[in-house]
Amino acid sequence: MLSVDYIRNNKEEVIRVLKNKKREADVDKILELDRQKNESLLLIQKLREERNILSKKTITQEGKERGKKIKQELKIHEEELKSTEEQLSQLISYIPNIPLEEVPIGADASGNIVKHAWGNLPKFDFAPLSHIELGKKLDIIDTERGTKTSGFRGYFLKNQGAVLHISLMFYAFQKLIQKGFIPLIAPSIVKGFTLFGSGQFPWGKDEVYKLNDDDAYLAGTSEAPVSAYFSGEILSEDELPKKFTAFSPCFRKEAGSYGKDTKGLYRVHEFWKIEQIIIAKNDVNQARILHEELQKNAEELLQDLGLPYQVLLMCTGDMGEPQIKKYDIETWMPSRNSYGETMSNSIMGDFQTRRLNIKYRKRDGSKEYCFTLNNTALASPRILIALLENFQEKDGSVRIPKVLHTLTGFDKIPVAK
RNA sequence: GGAGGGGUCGCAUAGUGGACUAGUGCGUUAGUCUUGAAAACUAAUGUGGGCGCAAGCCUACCGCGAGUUCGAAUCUCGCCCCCUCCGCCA
Repeated sequence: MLSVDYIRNNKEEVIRVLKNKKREADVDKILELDRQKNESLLLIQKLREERNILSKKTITQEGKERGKKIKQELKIHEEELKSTEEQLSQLISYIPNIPLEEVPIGADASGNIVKHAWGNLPKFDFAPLSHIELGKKLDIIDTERGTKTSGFRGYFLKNQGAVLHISLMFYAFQKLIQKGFIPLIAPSIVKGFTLFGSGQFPWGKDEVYKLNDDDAYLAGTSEAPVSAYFSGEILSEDELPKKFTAFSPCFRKEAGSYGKDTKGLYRVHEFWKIEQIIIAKNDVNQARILHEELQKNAEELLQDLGLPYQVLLMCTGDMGEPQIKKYDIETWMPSRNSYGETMSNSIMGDFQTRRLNIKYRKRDGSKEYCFTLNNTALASPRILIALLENFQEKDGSVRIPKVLHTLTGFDKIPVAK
């Protein structure tokens, strides 16, 4: 969410960003509504002032008459104001955030820039199997019974697959805790304001499961509840940045991708994720540094696991509305013969905190909206694709990365009998 | 789910239709006193919005939303949350 002041003073820039991010909004209408809003507000304040003065005096018959008149007028103007404000905030909520200067301008994924890559791609002297085939052969993934019981894109993780999944989550969790992140088990059933606040709404409504209760949704990421953790609060500068690592199940409808990735564990409705979330002060340069820190954490995890990956700097056309800078990490997935997205690392600026009303008191006593950043640490089962496929042996067994051995209790998954 | 109690400016409390422009205590900040500290004293100390060069002025907010009234923290209705007990339950 941008402030009206910002939009007024940077109209040309806002229009340019709308174009670069491929969004539409009527900027002139916003400024006109804002003008109307102020006009009504002024009128209302004058009327209220008169009413307040009146009600402090001994009341006379004329006073009562005037009071009634004021009441009627106020009602009209207050309704007017309410409607103007609703229209205004509706329109503003669609204005995306302003990317940083280093973000490349581009229309779509082709405009993203590969920053660097790590690890050697595996060379197989046999025909490698996909994670789907491996999952069957090792009896660790059961998609048939998954779809039978859960529906399209359903799955069971089984045997060492189930253990591996939990071990990976816990490995990432522990690693971030050791780096000073505050561990959170976050709710997945969330109120609508958290989804609006994090910038999921109003755009991605089709992507979210709504429960039958009036105001309850299944979050697609713990970013929603954790970003809203401090909503309506004023923090102090000294306690920032606050770094959280949150674990939660994630639910996504994957609407509009019915034909895509229909097999296997790449695109599922239900998965689990360890997320990194930072609430920081309103400082772009500090945010850049924290962004790199989040990036390093995610890359370290992949390096610990020995999985080859590449890092992309996302262009304007391929980033979300709230983001001002974003890196994606893509991990090598042999069956796709390409890298597949496994982590996404973003600076949100004050976009979310304006919607969620999260401020901090500066040392000089003034108040300012916080900045937020977030990055995946590890999401499973998608990461299992890379793990199983990259570490498969000729006989179909799979090596387990060393860092996980104490958690899993095994160092390889043998072919099932 | 049922019964009862509660929600007031960081915390604790007062306030049951007009000076509430929300009192008091604690906390916090600044000052006075002190070699320093403590104590004491004095003052300041919520959030959003508008007007103004500024000092400042105005306005809204007492869990949330409607309503009654010339006037609502206070009365009415609906909702939310918390506490206690009962029921159910991992």
